[in-house]
Order: sequence, then C-alpha cells, then structure tokens
Amino acid sequence: MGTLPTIIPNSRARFNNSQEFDVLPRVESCKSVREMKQIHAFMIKAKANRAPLSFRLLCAKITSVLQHVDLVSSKEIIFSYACFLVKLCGQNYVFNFNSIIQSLASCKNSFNATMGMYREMLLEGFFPDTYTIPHVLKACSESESLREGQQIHAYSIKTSLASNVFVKNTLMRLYAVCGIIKSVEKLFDEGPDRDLVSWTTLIQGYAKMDYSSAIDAFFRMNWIADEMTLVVVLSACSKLRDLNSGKKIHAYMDHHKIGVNLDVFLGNALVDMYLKCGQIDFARQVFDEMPTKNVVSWNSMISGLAQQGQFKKALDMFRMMQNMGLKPDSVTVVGVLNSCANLGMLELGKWMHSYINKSYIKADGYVGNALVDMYAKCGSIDQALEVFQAMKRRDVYSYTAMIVGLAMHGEARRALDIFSQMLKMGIKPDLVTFVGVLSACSHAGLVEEGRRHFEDMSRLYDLEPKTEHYGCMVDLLGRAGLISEAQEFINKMPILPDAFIWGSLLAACKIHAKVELGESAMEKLVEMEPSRDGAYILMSNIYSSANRWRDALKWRKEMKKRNIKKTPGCSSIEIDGMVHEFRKGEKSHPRSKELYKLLQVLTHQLRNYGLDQNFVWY
DNA sequence: TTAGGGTTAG
Repeated sequence: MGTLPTIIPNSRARFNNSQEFDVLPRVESCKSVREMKQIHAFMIKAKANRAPLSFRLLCAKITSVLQHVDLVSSKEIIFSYACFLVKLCGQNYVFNFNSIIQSLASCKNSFNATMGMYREMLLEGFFPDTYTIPHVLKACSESESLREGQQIHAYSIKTSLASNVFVKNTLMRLYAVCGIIKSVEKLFDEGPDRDLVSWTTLIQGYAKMDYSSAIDAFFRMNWIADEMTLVVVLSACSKLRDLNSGKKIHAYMDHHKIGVNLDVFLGNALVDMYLKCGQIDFARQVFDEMPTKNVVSWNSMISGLAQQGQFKKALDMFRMMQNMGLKPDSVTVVGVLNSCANLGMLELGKWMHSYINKSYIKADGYVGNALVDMYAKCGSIDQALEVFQAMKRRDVYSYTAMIVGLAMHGEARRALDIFSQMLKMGIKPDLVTFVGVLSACSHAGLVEEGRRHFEDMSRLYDLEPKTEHYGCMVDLLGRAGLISEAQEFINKMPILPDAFIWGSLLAACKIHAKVELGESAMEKLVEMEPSRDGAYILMSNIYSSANRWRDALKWRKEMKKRNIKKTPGCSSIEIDGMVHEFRKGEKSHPRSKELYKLLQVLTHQLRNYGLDQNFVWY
C-alpha cells in the first residue's frame, strides 16, 4: 500500500461552497482509484457530493484512470466504481450518466467503455435523452462502429429523439466517417432545422470522396461559414488542386473578416491549399502573416514544398523551424527525409535517422517507409534493407520502396525476392510495385519472368497496366534484342502509347542498331514532344553508330533550327550538409576551386574504370 | 450537460 495523499489538513474542517474548489485540483491530481475513493469519501462527508461540478470532475478523473489502466481486472473495478458513483451522486441520474458517458466518449479508444456505460444506463432503467445519444454516437464515429451506431439510430427513430438537431448532426457524422454519403444526404434533407454544423458535416462527408460536391455544397450554403467549415472546404480544394475555388474562399474570408490570425487551423488549411495548388508565394505570405504557428503549420510548409519539388526550400524551412526551437514530429521527419532522398543528401538523412531514434519517433509506417526510400535513393541500399528488415510492420509502401530501390541499384534478384516475400505475407501489390518489379526484370534481362508479372497484374491483382508498365515491357523486350516483338507489343497496346514508350523503343534501337525502326519511333516522338532534347541526341547517335554521319548531322542541325539545347549533364555533391550542383560547362560555383580538385580526382578514378564520358565534369 | 476542423509515402 503506497502513501495516501493528504487531501486536506483537517478532515473535520467544515466544507462550504467556496471551499469546494479546493477539492477540484486534488481530484485532478489523484492517480488511482484508491485516491479517488478517498477524495470521494471526503466529499460525501463534506456533503459536497451533490454538487454537479465536482461530480463532473470526478467523472473526468475516472475516465482518465480508465484510459491509463492496462489490466482488464483493474479496469472492471474502476468501471463498477463509476456505476456506483452515478447512482450515489445526486438524484438526477440521467444527467449523471450523461456526464460520465460524455467523459468516456471524449477519450481515445474508449468505445467499449462508453458503450458499457450506455448499456448500464439502459439496464438500470434510465432513458437516454438528446444529450446521451450524441455522446454515444461520438464514440461510435470515432471507432467507425457502424453497426452499433445504426442501432442507436434505430433507437433514436423509435423514441423520436432523431428529430433533435444534435442527434441528427452526430448521426450524419457517423455516416460521414463510415463513408455512407447517401445516409448523410438523407439525414441532411430530412429536417428543416439544419444548422451550420449540419452543413459542415455534409461538406465533410463529401470531402472524404467527392471533393467537387464538397465545394459545391459550400457555395450553396445559406449560413455564414465559420473557421471549422472553412477548414473542411479548403482541405477539399487542396485535394482537388482547385486554386480557383480556393481563391474564392480566401476572398470570402476577407469579405466576412475571418482572418487567419484568429485560428491556426484555418491558417494551416489555407497554406496547404496554396501549396497543393503550386502557389508557393501565396502560401508563404499566409504563413508569414500567421501570428501563431504550430508544428502542423511548419509541417504543411515543409511537406508542401517537397511535394512541389522545392526540396531545398523545404529544408530551409526545416532549418528555420529548428532555429525557432520547435520540436519536429513524425510528419516533419517524413517531409525532411523525402527532401533528402530527392537531393541525395545522405548526411542530413542519417542525422534525421539518429534524431528519430533519440526522440522515440517510431520508425514504422510513414517514417520507416520514408527512411527506406531515403537510403535507397541516396545510394545506401544496405542501410535501406537494414531499416526495412527492422520494421515491425510493413505495408505495400514499405515493400514497394524496397523493391523500387533495389531495382534502381540493379539488384534485380533481391528485388524479386522481396516481391515474393510480400506476396507470401498476403500484401497486395499496387501499380507502383509493378513498376519496380518490371524494371527489375528489365535490368536483369528476365524476359519470361517480366512477361509473367505483367500478365499477373490484371489476371491476379485486378490492376490495369498504365503507360509506365507498357514502357517497362517495351524496355524489357527492347534491351533483350526482341525489337520486333517490342514493336508488336506497342501496336497491340489498348492505350495510346506516349513519349515514354516511343523513347524506350528508340533507346532499344540505339543498343541494337536498328536504324529504320528508330526512324519511325523518332517520327512519333517529334510529334509528341518536339522540344525534348533526348530523342534528337539518341537518333543522331543511332545514325553515327551506323556510320551515317550526314543523317546524324541532320538531326543535330534540326535541334539547332528548333532552338533545342542539350540539357547539360548535372551532378551534385553534399559537403558540410550543403548540396552543390554542377552542370556541364559551369565554372562559377563559389567553392569551385576546392570542388574542382575533388571532382578531378573522381573523374580520374572513373576514367580508370573506363566509365562513360558523361561522368566528366568541367 | 450535447454536435463539425489542419499536415505525412513508394
């Protein structure tokens, strides 16, 4: 038995209304059911137990203890104590039950406890009212317990409680989170007494799947929106990349004098909308105007910039966030790792990895997948495998990141091994997984295996191959020298071949010196992408390889005529946490002398291995 | 005494 807390110096002291508040902090600080009982005994003694405020606080405390107790038996004891209290405290039993049900429903993962208390209420012969039902439905929505929610819905109809606007709105919310939009619409259309919450819930329901309907509903609404409604509709605009509606809503906010300075959620939603719509400067302006920023505001900027391909800016934002002394969370980490992966910043990526370990962020889920991807893209394939293998839970994203990473590193066999592991684990591959699988087959020249996987896509996994997959197959057949088969494959494609497909065929023609077929592929490419430099160079090289110098020159001249410049070869190197980019012909880097020396050494080494001229920097 | 909100992937 531990030491009991001293509740009050003199328990014989008289307890009046003004002193009641002295008890409240003590209720808040007790840590076990024993301490709660002690306080409660004191309250009974002091005749304060009938005060609703104290009772509500006691309910909240019981709830919090319930949430933190691991042992089922202890939970049961506390639960029965809660029931006992409901009956003991005051005479307004329905109110007491409502209070404790509300407290329970407001906690996470409390569905069973909430429903248990609700059942207890019914068993005791008390009738739920328009306060009880919304609390219980809240718990149902949180745990997406549709069946139980539907039972409550049926009960509400039978008892006429369903006509109450609070009941109706929470029912709408239940169906909205369960994705049953028809029921949301039906409830919304039913009653005349819909309010702003009804509209927000309807918009929220649409925003789960049909973003345009969410935006339409917003503009149909005959109430002035508040911050919550605006957040929901702005989020729909972000997902739809609908800048036009997003701007209209921003103007609406200005018109109704709803500013981002009052609500951090609204500011974050606006920043996210502008970023998703590619309006970096507007996003930055809103962000700078926000007087209060939280970790989500910074995360929105970091991940939004990364999504727009502005990886350096994303990392600058991360540095600013650190300078402000804000603690990054798992979402920040994912945005930063994504930027590191795309910039090849292995050192910063490693630093993030050690930060994750130190800050007890779980390296599973999004974070684990981002780590695997970062290591794979930064060339540390073994580290990627290490993280992948240490992950407790792996999903389709984890496996795909690993498969694509291995395929990129030319480790086709290992990529295909991971793929079969994935299937054994019962994880269904998706379209991106197959890009990895097919490119692995292509790099390793595994024609038959590639063909089989391609067929399996639709046959076993109900996945319709996209142009990337057809491109991989053309590449696979082309590299293996099966050029006419590749051509036939293109002719039979059910979708229109794009530049990627013709480019693959052209590349195969280069390897296997097929001039005529190359010419026809080139014709298509010029039609589709007249200003892309790669095809002209490939075609010119095909002619050169066939000693047709005049034709080769013709294509070079064609490039000049069309004012197409060859994209300079680009490489980057990370020194002291900074990425330095070099383009062929560039001499003006601030640390060029120092780096030039380093690059000369690298170039020399590459030449020693007989590597391609493209690796030579100037 | 009650209902509705934002950021993350291959």
